[in-house]
Amino acid sequence: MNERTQSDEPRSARPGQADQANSRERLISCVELLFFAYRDFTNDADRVLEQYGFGRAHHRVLHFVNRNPGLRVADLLDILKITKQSLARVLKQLIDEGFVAQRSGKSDRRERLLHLTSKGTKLADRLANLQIGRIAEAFERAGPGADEVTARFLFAMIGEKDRARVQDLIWGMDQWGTQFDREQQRDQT
Amino acid sequence: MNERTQSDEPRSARPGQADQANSRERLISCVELLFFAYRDFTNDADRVLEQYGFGRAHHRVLHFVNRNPGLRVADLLDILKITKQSLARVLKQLIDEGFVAQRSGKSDRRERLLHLTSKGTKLADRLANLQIGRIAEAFERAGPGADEVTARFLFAMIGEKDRARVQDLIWGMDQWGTQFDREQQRDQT
DNA sequence: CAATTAAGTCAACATGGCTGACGTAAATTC
DNA sequence: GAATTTACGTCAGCCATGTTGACTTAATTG
Repeated sequence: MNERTQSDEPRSARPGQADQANSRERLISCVELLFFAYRDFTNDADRVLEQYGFGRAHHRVLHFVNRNPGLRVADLLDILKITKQSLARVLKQLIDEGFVAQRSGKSDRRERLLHLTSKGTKLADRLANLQIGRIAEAFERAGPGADEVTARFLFAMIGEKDRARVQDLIWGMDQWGTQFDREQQRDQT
Repeated sequence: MNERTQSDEPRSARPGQADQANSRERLISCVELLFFAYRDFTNDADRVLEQYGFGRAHHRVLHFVNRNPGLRVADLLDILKITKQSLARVLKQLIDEGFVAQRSGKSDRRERLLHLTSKGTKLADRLANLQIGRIAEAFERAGPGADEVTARFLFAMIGEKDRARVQDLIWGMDQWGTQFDREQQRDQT
């Protein structure tokens, strides 16, 4: 514990130990920053949701159905990683209150394909704009290039087994895959 | 698998709009990445906590007390932004089971200064190492310089009013450069 | 001494996870 | 064509963790 107490210059005195300790401190800072960042990230949307009597769980459904119209219930379960019963509780409310609509799949009529109504789209977009606004501002404050680096970091934080699926979900379902090279996210180490 | 998404988005004719739409798409991707990253970030620790009958709330207390020995209850409430009653529930368990110890403040004996026992330290460090490990790996995969950029981004994501306090907590209160103990500072006359 | 402050506690409630069991309709397989 | 599997829904109850409101105790402070 006292390795560093004597040195005025922790970096140069004991290269190996000091760097290691310093790196650990930095990483712990990031743990805490991630906690605070996420805590505040959800704040804006939460306050809007409150006005509708909804919670964060409703938001997630609205978001992913908005982004992936025609999503099946099973797909949504896989994305959210919650149980059918947990999803049902919020999904039922969203359907009953006219934010989400279901259609039977035409090839497999057991499937209930999820869509947002115009009311649902409006709310989902409003919530998204709040989150986008905060993120955009943070990127500006973080300096040029922060968006790409951060996206790579966040992607790398995802559990290995899920990365491919998330990548498909995010960059595979719309048309802008050309601008953001998928290879960038691939294993590069 | 999923024959969904027949959305025909306006692959825009006007150049300015394309950039704007593209930027929006990127930002929404980041919203989703943040969700997935945070979800998986907490996963490793959660599984360990389960073995102790603890949850994420216990983890937060362990973490911040570990990082800031001598923390007052009021400070912890301010960090976690939860109510006294919510904190009490988990704090009581941690004290009863010998992970956290309290001492009365020397200058103000109403204060209960929080510390971890050796048992508590051991668990907190174990949990921290899991999270550090994942973050370190993610930084490597994200490429050089990702740590600094990401830290700046995460910091910028914090609500403006809290930034100063978080900065103090992270870079001022812990053992970055100088050994620094809150209790020592407050109690010295 | 009176008022304020730090902390603890009790009771009740909401949200959003979970498990287990069961139902129903449609698709698939034997 | 019957049996099985699949996709989805639903009921009932448990657990963790957040909330509000009211009240107590002890110590500090004006």
